[in-house]
Amino acid sequence: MPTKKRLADLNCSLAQALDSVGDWWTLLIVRDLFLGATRFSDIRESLGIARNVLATRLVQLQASGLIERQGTERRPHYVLTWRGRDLIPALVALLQWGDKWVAAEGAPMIVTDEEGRSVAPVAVRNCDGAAVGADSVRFQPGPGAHQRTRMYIEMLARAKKVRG
Amino acid sequence: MPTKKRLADLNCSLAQALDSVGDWWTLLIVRDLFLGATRFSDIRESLGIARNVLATRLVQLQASGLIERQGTERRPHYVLTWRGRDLIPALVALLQWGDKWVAAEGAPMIVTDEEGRSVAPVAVRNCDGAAVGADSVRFQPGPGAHQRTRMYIEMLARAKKVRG
DNA sequence: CTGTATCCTTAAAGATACTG
DNA sequence: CAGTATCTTTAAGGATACAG
Repeated sequence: MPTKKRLADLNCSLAQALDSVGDWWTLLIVRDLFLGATRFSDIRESLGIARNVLATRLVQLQASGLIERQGTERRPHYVLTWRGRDLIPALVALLQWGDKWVAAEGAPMIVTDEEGRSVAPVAVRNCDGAAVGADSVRFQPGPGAHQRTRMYIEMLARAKKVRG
Repeated sequence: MPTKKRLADLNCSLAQALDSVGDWWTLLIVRDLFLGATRFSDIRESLGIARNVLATRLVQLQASGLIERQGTERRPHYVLTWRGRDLIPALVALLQWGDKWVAAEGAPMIVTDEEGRSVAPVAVRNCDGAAVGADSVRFQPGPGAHQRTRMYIEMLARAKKVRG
């Protein structure tokens, strides 16, 4: 593709996040690090990813500040930074979505707390802790909204209101 | 790339979800549909995506059951199915991550409930509603885990415990 | 307006062999 | 073990022109 589109230009934090995370492989690597993998070879065998591809991704992940390379030069291990660990809500939400809508033979993995109790489905909640359903979610221009973004959001919200 | 790797083979619902969703563009299209966009041209101009690319994505989204095509043949609009709307927790989680870790000039968009009140940060919670921090999250083999998956998860969990 | 149909270009995945 | 260095292949984005 002739110069891949830079999602980062989109004035949208979702696009920023997607651009920063990189691609699907990256999230799966993050998953492995959450599982406790730290070695190049563990991740490689787990995902069946090519050596050079994994090496590239690990460098990108470091550059994005999602992981740190520790240990010796000859035998490094990789650990998530706080920035990387903070992806856990998104990661679990996607995993649960897959469980719910795609997984055929039951969930391959179950997410629990330290005591081994299953976690609840990740949900959007208001400040009182009440769930905000998909149909109740709204978007408004924030302080970082460009004029164009602001117009677009407001235009769509108006049209939506008219439709009911 | 010679026959792109099928993430769906990974026996992981995260991989399944990522495979089903498709790619970054797809999530941004879903975002637009959440904002209230329904027209081909609206999405196209909003994202700056090429016509043929958008057309392809919309077909894939229909095939995955995330959207439905409604209206007339000549002037269709696209709406999210429940399956698609159910991506909202993941989408908001990623958006919030972008706000927190990447957005430079403040949040471009704010997520609210129907009354316009900001939603809380999306978090993993246990059955009691208490937040489960990133360091407290654990993974266990589920009913759909292949033998290989089970071994891998348990091996890593053991190693993690030893490390402390 | 909502796409199809081409063509072009290139980023990037995979395989493989090799290195410290 | 943990990569690097090549090489080949091909999926796929962008542009543009055209169609219903």
